[in-house]
Amino acid sequence: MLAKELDLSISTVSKALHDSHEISQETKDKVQSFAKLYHYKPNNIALSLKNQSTKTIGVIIPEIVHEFFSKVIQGIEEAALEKDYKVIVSMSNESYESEVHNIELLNSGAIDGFIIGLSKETLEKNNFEHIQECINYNTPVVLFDRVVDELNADKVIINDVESGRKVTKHLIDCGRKNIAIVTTPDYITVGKKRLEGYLEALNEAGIPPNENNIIKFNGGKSFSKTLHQLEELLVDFLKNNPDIDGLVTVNEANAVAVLRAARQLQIEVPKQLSVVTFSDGIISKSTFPSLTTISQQGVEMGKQAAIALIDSIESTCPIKKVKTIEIPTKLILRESSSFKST
Amino acid sequence: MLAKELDLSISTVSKALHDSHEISQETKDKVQSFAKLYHYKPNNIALSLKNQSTKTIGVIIPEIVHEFFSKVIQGIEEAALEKDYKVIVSMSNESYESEVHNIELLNSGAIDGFIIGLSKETLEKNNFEHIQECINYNTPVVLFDRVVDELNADKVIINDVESGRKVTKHLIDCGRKNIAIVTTPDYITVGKKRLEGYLEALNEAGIPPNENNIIKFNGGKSFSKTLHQLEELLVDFLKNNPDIDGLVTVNEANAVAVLRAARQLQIEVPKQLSVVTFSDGIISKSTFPSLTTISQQGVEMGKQAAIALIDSIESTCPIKKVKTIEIPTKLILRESSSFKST
DNA sequence: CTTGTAATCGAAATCGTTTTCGTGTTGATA
DNA sequence: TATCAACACGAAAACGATTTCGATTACAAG
Repeated sequence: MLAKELDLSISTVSKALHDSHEISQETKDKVQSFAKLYHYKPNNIALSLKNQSTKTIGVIIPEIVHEFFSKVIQGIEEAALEKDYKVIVSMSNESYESEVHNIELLNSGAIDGFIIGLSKETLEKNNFEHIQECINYNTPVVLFDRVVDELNADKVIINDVESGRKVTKHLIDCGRKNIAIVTTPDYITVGKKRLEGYLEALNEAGIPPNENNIIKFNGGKSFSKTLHQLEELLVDFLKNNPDIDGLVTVNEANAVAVLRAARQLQIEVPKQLSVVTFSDGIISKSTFPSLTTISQQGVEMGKQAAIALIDSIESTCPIKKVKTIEIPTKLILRESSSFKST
Repeated sequence: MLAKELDLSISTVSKALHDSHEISQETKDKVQSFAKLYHYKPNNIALSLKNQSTKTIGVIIPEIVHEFFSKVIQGIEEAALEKDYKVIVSMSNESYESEVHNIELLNSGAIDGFIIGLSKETLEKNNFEHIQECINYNTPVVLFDRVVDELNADKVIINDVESGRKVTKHLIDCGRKNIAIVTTPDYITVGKKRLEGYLEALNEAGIPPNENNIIKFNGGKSFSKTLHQLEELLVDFLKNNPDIDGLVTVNEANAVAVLRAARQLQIEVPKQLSVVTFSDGIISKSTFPSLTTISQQGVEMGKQAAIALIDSIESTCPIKKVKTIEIPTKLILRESSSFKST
């Protein structure tokens, strides 16, 4: 508060700016108009130091060039803005090491709490010490999407089991009997759970599950390459299993691979093969046929995560109970699924 | 540096942690091992206050759920991480007011400099006082993608005119004679410039431009709605102009609308109508036919912007010359364009 | 024995703000 | 006239770190 040294002390100026009753109206007016004139803005760093609170939340996501994650960030931003919080974003690039490094970088006064989407490698390694440490040292943490039960933190998820069930049941309702699924390896929680839902739906319909119809595929970093690999894999699969009439994919990219493979084999979608997927993103709307999908409500997820985190940050209560928030999903009907005409 | 009070003073501990020569090896070892044991991390806020530098860069983008912008952020993150900078992201939602508000929020000690992609509304209003003020008060600013010449800041852009020319020339080389363009209103700089390039290419090829073949369309916030509106508009246009054999679109979403409209009218792409677009994103790869496009190198753009900004931040020289960095683009050939067989 | 010089360490200023507590002035009241 | 309250303002601590400068000790050299 440098230049304010016209004739008043630092404390007087501070009080004047805060409309303190201790200061005469005359002085207040003088200081305030002067502040406006010189575009005075209090230094947030100094405030942070004084208040022991930065009013910023740190977000760690696996990647940002990914519609779902960017939607989550949007939700976080929206909720944060409303409570006058800033958002600092860091990407782990699906790497355990980056995740740890970024968390350490931020967790030294820069932020008041974390919202974290765990990286694939972290889940694979099954090592969550870095998260546990945050929790132990009283930095509030909210996990979203990819969560692990053993961590004592708030969690925001969609009900993946239920969604997997819902989307599979839709295919069954369409008269499909031989339904395959393209999912992820088990260490990706969401893939595993959606698979569970798929199995549940089959079970409820009295359709015996078939190991061969479960394809576990882990995409690489490059969209095109991943697409191509999976496409070839699926061409083989569909060629060897011509009776498949329904296919669940666990994300949009995989669904595109399915559409490509089907086109190669001149299999008509949705007539011969109905396809459903997850994530109501740009791809689902842009492909032909457009994709029947489960909307994951990324924005809503981000909002809820931010609200939960800010609650934790501002809560004075030392003992806190962790909660798990479930975001409802919606089945969005498009062109890639239809009733099977026999 | 609270708990360090075992027997030493604050200053001694600080020096010991920094391996000062003033401190005996014995003491240094003691302090350092103690620090490790207690997971001591210096408080970044205090450091920022002392050093008058936050090692954080503020990024203002119009929206985050947008592949190009998220790629730019990724590039910024990558370059920032390398120089130990943090990144704080803020979205303007294409709103002037949000842009101003977010800049003000951050520009009070929270960041050392800005990387800004201007909002549509700001460009429309043609009001850049808030940016000028940053520059005046010596907060370094780098503009990217959507820039304005009158601002005395570093700029990172792609050569939109040249790219527009390149992509149009490709259609001409494919033997297309009646080439239309779907672009934005003129206040969106990139759309305006790409249109210029389009006109240049036509001119070079001796093809007289046709006002009717220039469609200026401004999308709304909703992808689906925008898509639908433009699709209808294009159905009309293509029906009334059956001789159109080439079409340039200025972004991927518009290209999807073109593909849809063509399908409605049973116009074959690329045979009857070749389509080219901008942004080598997920959509270009996912549509059928996949889209010939100009790669905008978002990641590279972000990197260069971050490097330029950090240069400015760390430069001690009071007089700085602004520079404009041009990121080269590449034409990526896919299925939506082909030579016209007569 | 005095003085000089490393070698170690601590006190205090600094960054910009808020806040507690004190201080001085004014005017009214006893 | 002396006392007291109300009013207006300032001094200084605090937040957590670095850093300059000074202080102390011990030991060697003169």
